Amino acid sequence: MTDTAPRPDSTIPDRPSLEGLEEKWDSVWSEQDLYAFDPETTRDQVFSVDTPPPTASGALHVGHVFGYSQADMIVRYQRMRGKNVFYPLGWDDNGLPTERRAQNYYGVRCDPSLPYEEGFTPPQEGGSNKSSKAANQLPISRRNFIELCEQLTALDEKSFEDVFRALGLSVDWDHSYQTINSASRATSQRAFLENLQQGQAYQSEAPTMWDVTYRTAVAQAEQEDREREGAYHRIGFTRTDGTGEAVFIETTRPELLPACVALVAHPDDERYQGLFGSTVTSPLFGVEVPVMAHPLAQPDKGAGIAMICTFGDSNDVTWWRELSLPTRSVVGRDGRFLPEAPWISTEEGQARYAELAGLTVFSAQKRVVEMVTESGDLVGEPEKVMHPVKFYENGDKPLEFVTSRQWYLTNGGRDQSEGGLRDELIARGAELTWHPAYMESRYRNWVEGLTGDWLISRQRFYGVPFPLWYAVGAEGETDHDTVLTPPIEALPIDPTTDVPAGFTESQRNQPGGFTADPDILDTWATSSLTPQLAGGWNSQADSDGLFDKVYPMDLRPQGHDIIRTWLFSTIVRSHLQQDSLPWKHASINGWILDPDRKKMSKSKGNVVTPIGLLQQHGSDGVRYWAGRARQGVDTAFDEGQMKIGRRLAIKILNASKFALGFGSAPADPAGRLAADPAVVTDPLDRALLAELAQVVEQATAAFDDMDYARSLEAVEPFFWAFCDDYIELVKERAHGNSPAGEAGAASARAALAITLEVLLRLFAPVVVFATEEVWSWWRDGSVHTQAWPQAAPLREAAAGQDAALVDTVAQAAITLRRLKSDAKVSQKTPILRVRVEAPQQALAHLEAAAADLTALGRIEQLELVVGEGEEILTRDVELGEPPVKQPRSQG
RNA sequence: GGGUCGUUAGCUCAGUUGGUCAGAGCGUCUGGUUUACACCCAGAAGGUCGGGGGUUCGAGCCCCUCACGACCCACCA
Repeated sequence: MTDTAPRPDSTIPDRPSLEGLEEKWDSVWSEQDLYAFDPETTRDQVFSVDTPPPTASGALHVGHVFGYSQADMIVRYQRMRGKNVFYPLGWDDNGLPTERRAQNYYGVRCDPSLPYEEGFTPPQEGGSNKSSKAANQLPISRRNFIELCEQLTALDEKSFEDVFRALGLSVDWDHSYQTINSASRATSQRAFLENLQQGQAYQSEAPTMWDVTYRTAVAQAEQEDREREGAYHRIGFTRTDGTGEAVFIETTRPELLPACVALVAHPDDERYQGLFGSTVTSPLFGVEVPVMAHPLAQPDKGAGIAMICTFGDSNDVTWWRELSLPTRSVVGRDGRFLPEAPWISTEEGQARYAELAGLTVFSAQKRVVEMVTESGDLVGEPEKVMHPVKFYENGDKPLEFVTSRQWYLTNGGRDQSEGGLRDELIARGAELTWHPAYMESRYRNWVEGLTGDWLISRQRFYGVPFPLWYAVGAEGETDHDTVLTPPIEALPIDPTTDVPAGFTESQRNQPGGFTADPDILDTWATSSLTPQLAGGWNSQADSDGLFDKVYPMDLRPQGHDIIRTWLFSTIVRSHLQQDSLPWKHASINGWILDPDRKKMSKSKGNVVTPIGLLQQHGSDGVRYWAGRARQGVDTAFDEGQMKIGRRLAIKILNASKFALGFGSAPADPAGRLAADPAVVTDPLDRALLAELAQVVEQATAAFDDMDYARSLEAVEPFFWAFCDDYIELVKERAHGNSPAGEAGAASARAALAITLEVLLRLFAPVVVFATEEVWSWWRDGSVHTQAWPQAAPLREAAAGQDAALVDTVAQAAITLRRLKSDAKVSQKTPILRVRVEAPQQALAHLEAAAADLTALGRIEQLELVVGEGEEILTRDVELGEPPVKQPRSQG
């Protein structure tokens, strides 16, 4: 980060252009390590960013470009404020998305039972992102599979980096990390082991939501509702009190009849008072089940009495637990009906169940409905209904409840006591500064709605393994209560190949030996540690104490869709591990919406590739679009805004070229135009600086609140007015063609130089390439490491001049231009005579700039008088002959 | 059912403690060869600020209510 490093030779081109600026400056910045973090530092000098590690699973989309650009603006501002910026960017390359992409790309699938194959070549490369049929995928060993995942993510990460560089992100690429690499695995495993030691991680055998396609448990945060068609089936159970009366229930899941363990109604429900405590038998299967009372049953729902099955939904789980009911599972981990249902005691019932065994849930439902129709237990026609069904967010079959042994991490979901973990985490959310502030409610909402702890084990292959083994008993049974852990120094480990202390490989899976935990950690269980991963928490000793210099971080930028996952889980981990918030600020960016206000669909998002956008509109143009959108607000995908941004960047080039072309007096020792406030004497020039001082204050206040959009909103109109009015007004004077002579020219040129220099810095966080290009024409170093401008020196240079003078004179200029526009003549047309009427105070301003106004309007006789109204008016206008049209000479 | 955000010119959006706040850009229209810029310049037209109440001397701005949209959560017999 040196300002004296050599820069490419830059002269002002005849026709400035944006073409090629991205490559040119990316390579210069990269060579000079312009964005490198300086390790010789203390925490108070640092601004550290916990950048989202993009999922390396294919392609970036416009949403990435949007969010990362916005964060980069905040970061660049902080850098210009003199902060030592720590801005790493990692890759999230572990987990299901990567697995799926590798399967499709290489045409393989993981089969852990197969042996490793040395020098394996996959059957294909570059397969489409569409799901291919499992039948067409070659089964390979877990290790071969992981190798392919690593190969593929390396490719993706390279292409992602190219996009981010082209976008002009001021990331320190020397500090990138991968969530799957060895250091990250060690960090993730260490954090888990420490959680285990603290009693924050525990295992439990319980019914959990299960994806039958991926055959893994999924956490609450990964579930979503989808509307699906279902139907209420009214089915009769038979009372066992000898009356033979039927009790009717309504269910959308008739296939779970064999799994019924009880009926339940509300304790106050008059209709069922006589039934509580009695039993009924289920249709088809003849299983006797009790009728019980529980306040969770809703009298107005369905028949008011529900069948409890283990397990149809979360209510079933609650009832099962609270009413101490038996477990009768019929759905297996593959989503098919289990072969046996031993609790069915009748021969007829067993015969019926035999028909269901092996069927998918879908087929079983069809068959059961046929059965109850035949038997007459189904009353009337099933009533169709659209209802929400729980899905894994990446899955396409409904989740089922399956009982399994899983690992959990405390997250407040089960500790709702006053001042308990949940309260502590809610307090953490309140402690965090949210941008925008209202996003905190999404966090609180989520934490308050948690129904259990965080399920962190996944029955998958590509990820961070649980660093655990279990003892194997004398009978060869796994003793889950005897957990064997490695020492911290040994991490990372893979329990399927590493051996616990005191054992040898030959004892693996043998009686009296050990067995590996086969599961991997939830992706979020590793990515929730990004501040620790990026900051080198686990390798403090050999990283110069980096962690203490960057943690807690200053900023977490991210989308609002992952507040419940990434943001929350990161707070959980930091709270448990470091007893602190992971960052001071969270900047939440919105979604990109289609022009029709729908969430940008995947297909469209892929058609519009980020790199194509950057090429078409220029990175500055695309950044501008992101920079105009406020934090947290969903934004229309609008190429119009990118075009405007591109236009702005081009304007910056052209206006700068012009402003620097009037001559180099006053000059600096190198002979370049100097931004010397001492020679700014003209009232108009001083007023310009006074106005600029206000703009600087507004932009600074906005950026201090991390509000890049508000800053841009202050700077941009000033810049356009500067171009359209101020430059036009002082053109002649700056050329030296004015009664004000050399002093007037020097004043204008210095004011132009000062303003330009300040404007370049104000625009630099957003329009990164064009500002750097202009800066290189006449200044040393990079604009991106200059100090953010201050208002005070500008105000001093303005010497008390009223900023309003600029607007007044601009108003007069517009009035004069309108004369010619209305007359439909060229702006070059001379005004032979005009009387301008203005209010008293405005008149003083106009008089001060009379010479500039005269030059602008080509006025031969200008009369300034006090008018009656508030407006500036022109009277007694006499226009001259328009200039003779001549073909434009091509220079 | 609960929560959050939004509804301002044809389009995309500003409008921060209620008092030039009815704005910007795009688009449209009318003009202009103005040696920084045709990836340009100048000018114009366009809105009873979602509906209805209320508070106030005064309300896009505060309160209530309704409608619509988006998202999150809950329910999902």
